[in-house]
Amino acid sequence: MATRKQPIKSVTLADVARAAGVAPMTVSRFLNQHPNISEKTARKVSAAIERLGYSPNVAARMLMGQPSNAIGLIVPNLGDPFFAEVAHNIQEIAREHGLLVWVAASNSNQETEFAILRQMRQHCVDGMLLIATPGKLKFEHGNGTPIVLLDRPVENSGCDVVLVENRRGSMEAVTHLLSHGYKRILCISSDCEKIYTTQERIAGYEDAMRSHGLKFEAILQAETAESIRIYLEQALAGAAPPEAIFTTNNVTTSHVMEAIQELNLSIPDDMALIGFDDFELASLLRPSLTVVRQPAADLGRQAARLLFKRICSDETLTSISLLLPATLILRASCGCPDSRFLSSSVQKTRIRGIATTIPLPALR
Amino acid sequence: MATRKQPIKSVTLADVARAAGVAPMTVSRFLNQHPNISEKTARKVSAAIERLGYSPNVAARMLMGQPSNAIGLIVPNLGDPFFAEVAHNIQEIAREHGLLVWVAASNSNQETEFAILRQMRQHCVDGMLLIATPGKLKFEHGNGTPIVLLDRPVENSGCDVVLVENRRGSMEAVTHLLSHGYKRILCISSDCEKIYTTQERIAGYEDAMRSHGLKFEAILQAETAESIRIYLEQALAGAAPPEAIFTTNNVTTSHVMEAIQELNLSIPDDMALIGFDDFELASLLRPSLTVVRQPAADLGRQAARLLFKRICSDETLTSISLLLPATLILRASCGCPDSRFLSSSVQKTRIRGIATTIPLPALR
DNA sequence: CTGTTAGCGCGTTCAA
DNA sequence: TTGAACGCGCTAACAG
Repeated sequence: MATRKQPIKSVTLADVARAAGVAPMTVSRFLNQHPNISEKTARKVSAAIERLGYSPNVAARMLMGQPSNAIGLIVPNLGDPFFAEVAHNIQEIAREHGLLVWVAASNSNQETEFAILRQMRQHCVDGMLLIATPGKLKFEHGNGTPIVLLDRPVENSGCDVVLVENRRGSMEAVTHLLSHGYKRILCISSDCEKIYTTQERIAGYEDAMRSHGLKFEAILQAETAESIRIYLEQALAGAAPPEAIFTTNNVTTSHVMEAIQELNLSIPDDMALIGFDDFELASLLRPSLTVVRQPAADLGRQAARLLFKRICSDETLTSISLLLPATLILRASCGCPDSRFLSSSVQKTRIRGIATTIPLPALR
Repeated sequence: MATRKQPIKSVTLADVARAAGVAPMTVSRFLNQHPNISEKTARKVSAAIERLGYSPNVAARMLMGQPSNAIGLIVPNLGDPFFAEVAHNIQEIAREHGLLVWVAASNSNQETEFAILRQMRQHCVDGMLLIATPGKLKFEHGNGTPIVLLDRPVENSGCDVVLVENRRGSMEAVTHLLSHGYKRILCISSDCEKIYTTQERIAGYEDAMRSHGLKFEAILQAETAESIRIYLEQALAGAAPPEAIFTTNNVTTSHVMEAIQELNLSIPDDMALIGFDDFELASLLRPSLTVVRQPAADLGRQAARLLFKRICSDETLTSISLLLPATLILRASCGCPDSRFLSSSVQKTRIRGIATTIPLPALR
């Protein structure tokens, strides 16, 4: 509110020029690494900058339409460990390039998302990274500022996008359960079914089941451990009780575990389980939890890199899509022996190739 | 690098003025809610703004020394769930006030921290929130920009600070172990012992032990599960084998659990355990984990609020310190029956009062 | 290789 | 109650 500011009047480019006995423009050229400066003046300017502790005023540069050396990042929820990991890595890469990052959470609310997008543009970001809230987007939202999407694509956005192989990861997980001999495998989900990643994970589950000629069933809105328990109790009393469960996100995974524990069932003997998304303590649970792990760090890094490339390059490249592999981490909940005694095979599973570029609209 | 920008030439205040048939100054006054504007012109201006979709240029405002409506946040590591939670809440509060947040990670490196601090100042933040890296700070780093510290104080910084009652939380945890009859209680830590929170947690452990006339011993640099296992193996073979363990952070907690499992000991029968810092799956572990929970959300919110107050108010208040209570969450690893059968007592434990303001240099 | 002029979008200071 | 000139700190476009 109050308009206090410039408490310590900072030294300006003009001050430096005066101190160095040159014109402001010369100092500016020095700062921007122009080719044509004599050694001698360069040294004088450099010394003056040093001596006065000068640092350029970002606002003035931005006003001239120069890059702000800042990018924006919008995630649904920064408290989510997965998004936090992504954010951390983006911020790391940005720092390495001398950029600062605005971070905001949309709380999965599209209005909020748009508002933040707008606000960030007003703040002259050089580019934006977005984990988009589901919903059709009118993408004048970039309005000239490059946007790179992560984790979730947006139809017709024309933006670069970096995704995880959700579908294939899920298919592998379910196929693994099938290889253990389980046939009645349930998929349980709780995320909003509009979210791309959830859809893909369910699709991967269905792919695996279908390709084995099995019936499949996905429970979509299992929001609480309680509701899951009730469902399972009934299902287990039925004619075709499920033998294994695949969950599409880690909140659901923990709810399922809780439900199973309350039913006094044992994992994996009474019910095998694989979850999508790793968590910190998955290996300390008993049984340890088999999961599909997402390359969170890589997701952030690649997206940031793509954005930087887009910022630097002169506009019109055709948009690029990157698909990052997910990894099946075999532990005990799927029926495998505890991973500690299996490290070599786990290692093999872990390495499944590196990021591959796939064409989307038309590969360049 | 490339100097593309202003792709779509945005509408300026002058455009609005022209459209409304008034002078630029009038529009400016309207935007800044000056008292003396006639209803009629106000409406004209407002309409023009609407019609042109005008939004003020932040760079120009900043150049005039007006607030940027942005604050900075520096945490050691954004990937850490605790810091991520704090960051999320700060960002939330900021948004509610129309502010944007720069987020950066210092990686516990003081040079990096200073560099970020400087860069943020260049970007004209209105204030900064800092989870400081240990080390003496020369606090011209704020340089007129208000700084509020979170989670860790800095000596002689003169900054406002919001802390968690680490010492008291730890003391309660250890006292709880004592109440179960354990006498030989070990404290295991791995964080850099220079970190304030770690010191306080160890001090709390020592307080509890000392006040019961018991010997205490803190293992400081237990970086791996392996080293902990080796240590425990020896200790258990000794004359006074430990009966319980208190760990000062959740990485160590999980290492200790792993070590105990590898020694085929049972928690809590062979070894009770309480950890500092809650984690997501603590209640799903078997046994479920008793922990001291920190008010991460509140920590962020209070710090942000304090910063806003500081930004708005005219400088010199004496610095304020806030101490937030930590909460002992009783589950099974301490020897209590599983918390699911104890919810009422847990509830009682959970509520321990709200934030209290304590004097530091001189209460206002 | 270096200096001069002008103006980015806005707000302060004066005058009308 | 409104407007005109000037300047915030910096740089692009021209001179020199």
